[in-house]
Amino acid sequence: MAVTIKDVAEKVGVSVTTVSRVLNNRGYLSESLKQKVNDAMEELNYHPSEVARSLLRKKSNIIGLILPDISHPFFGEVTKHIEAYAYEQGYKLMLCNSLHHKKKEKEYIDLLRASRVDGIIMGSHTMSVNDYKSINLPLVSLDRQISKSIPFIASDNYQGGVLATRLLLRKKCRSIAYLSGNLRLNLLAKQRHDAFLEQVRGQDVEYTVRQTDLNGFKYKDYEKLVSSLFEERPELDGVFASSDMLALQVLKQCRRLGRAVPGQVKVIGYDGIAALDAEDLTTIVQPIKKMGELAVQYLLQQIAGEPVPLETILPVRLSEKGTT
Amino acid sequence: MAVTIKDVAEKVGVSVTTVSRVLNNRGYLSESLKQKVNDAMEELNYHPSEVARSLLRKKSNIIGLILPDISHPFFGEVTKHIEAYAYEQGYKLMLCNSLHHKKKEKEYIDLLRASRVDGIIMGSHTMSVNDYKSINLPLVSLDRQISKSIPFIASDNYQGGVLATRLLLRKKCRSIAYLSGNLRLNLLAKQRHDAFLEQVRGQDVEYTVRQTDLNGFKYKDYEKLVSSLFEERPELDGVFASSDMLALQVLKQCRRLGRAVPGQVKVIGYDGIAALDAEDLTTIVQPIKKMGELAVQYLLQQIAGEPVPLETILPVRLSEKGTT
DNA sequence: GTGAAAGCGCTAACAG
DNA sequence: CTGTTAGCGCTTTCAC
Repeated sequence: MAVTIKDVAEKVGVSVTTVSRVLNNRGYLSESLKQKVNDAMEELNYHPSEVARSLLRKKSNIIGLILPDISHPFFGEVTKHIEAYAYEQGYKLMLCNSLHHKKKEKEYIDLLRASRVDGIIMGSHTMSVNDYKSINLPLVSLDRQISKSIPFIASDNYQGGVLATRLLLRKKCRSIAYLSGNLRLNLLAKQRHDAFLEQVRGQDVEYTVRQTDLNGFKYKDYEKLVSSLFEERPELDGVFASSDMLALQVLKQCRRLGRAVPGQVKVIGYDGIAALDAEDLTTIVQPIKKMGELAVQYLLQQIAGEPVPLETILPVRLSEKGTT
Repeated sequence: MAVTIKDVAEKVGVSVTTVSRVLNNRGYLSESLKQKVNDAMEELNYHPSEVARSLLRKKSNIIGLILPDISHPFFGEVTKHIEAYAYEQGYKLMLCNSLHHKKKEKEYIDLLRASRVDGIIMGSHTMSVNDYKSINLPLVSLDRQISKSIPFIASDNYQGGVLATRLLLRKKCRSIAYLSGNLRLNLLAKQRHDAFLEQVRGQDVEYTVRQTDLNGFKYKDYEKLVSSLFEERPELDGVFASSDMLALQVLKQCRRLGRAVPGQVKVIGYDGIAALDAEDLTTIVQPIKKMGELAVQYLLQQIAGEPVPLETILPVRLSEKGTT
């Protein structure tokens, strides 16, 4: 990238200001001059440096996205929509996987700040509330409420929990398990758990709750969790898995143990991941696209100094397919 | 980000040069001075601007990653490993989804160039060879050979095709279909197709080849493709799907049509996506982690001016599970 | 050991 | 309509 605005200016025999002007289409320049400058830029294969511009404008047009793990299909899908919307609005995306590691998340936040990103979407959070408040950059959190002052986007986890549990009850399940990621992660997803408990209590059913440990998305851990569940509760006839990925593990165990689905065991997942469309899995569908787009929109509004709602809760819906 | 190196310098009562020196740990400074400067930086919550540094050093420590679609689990998984390795090496990742759109891909390349990324990993390509050659930036392509002069990383697609086809033949399939994304996309994945044909020809079996249209990963399209296949070829007893996602659609149709798997129809996929571990799907496993890491490594080597191999082909392996 | 000055590539006053 | 100048935040000669 040796070629700078100065090279273009020299080639045409004008000042850099003039070149800058045609670049930004400011002020009045004769058509012929514009033409000459544009030709020179083309010829030299000149591309203005966003780095220099960022320095000057104090604005990078980059947003940071921090996730636990992009390879998890839910995050892959939401990221796709975040990217698409950000791109439309002229923003680039810097992708950061925290892997639920506090240290890595912290380092990434420092990196993003150093890179002068204009804002950050948090799809992961492992630090303390005050750490986030001191980031001092426009922020939106996805699926988690970090503090009252940081806007978040989520879907209606409570309602999702109600819908899923009621379906299993309606289908006459008598022994139901709720399976989830770690509840201490302090996600809004915990409300699914709360809803489950409220629906199930006082009903004439057995129930149990199982959660993974804190290490994030290890499919092998999921597997162990599920297999021990079936060992301890052989009479199980309903499972509410708080993610589609977990639900797949349940289906796998059922195949392995020869439990018919939905005949002997009914299974409902959560998320409504598009890539799992072929699965025939009953699930609670989150409006993933909308969530991603709103996250970007509210972030850009903050960047523009406009107010944004602090709490955004979008509706979910039940998609009943072959596993119930 | 109002606080700059100048603020720190003023607070301590030294020149910006001195602050810069402790920042970069250059030259000899007294311990007490270092201490004072560090304290001041902490107190002011100062974070040096990577933007200013990039401008000066002509190096951003950012690499661009262009993919068709991050929500496709294969790309999600490879991206996870690319990110992890890049992070270790001190590089950040700018994520770009082309959605197989030529225009978007071109715009993204210009954006990346303007952002002065140090190199680009191409996991998508829709433009002409010369367009890529003129990018004039360190480049590595993933799973595609753009030109002889651009290094690529791939797994052994031909061998994968052989392994998959032979397995179906060994299992006594008499009517076999090969299913793939669009073969005109000019991917190395086409070699799976070539291998299929070579293995199947001259054998006493029927075979057919089906491909999706160019529009990328539309799961609904996959579904149509598969359902029309079974309509036209009711006697089908073996399917080699060139991605795990396609294989899932095949399994879905089999469930729908009441075809037993593997009893009546045997199905083998391709990719070995970790997120689909629960699927019990026989598949050809690509070394996704290694592919991602090598892509980054070879890119960084180019950035450092070191030579890299132009062709890297990694071995695949057969993972036989319940669908064959 | 430390500072002054120049410059990375660009834009924005301010003149003319 | 176009050019001169200053400066964004930082590093790096080159002096002292």
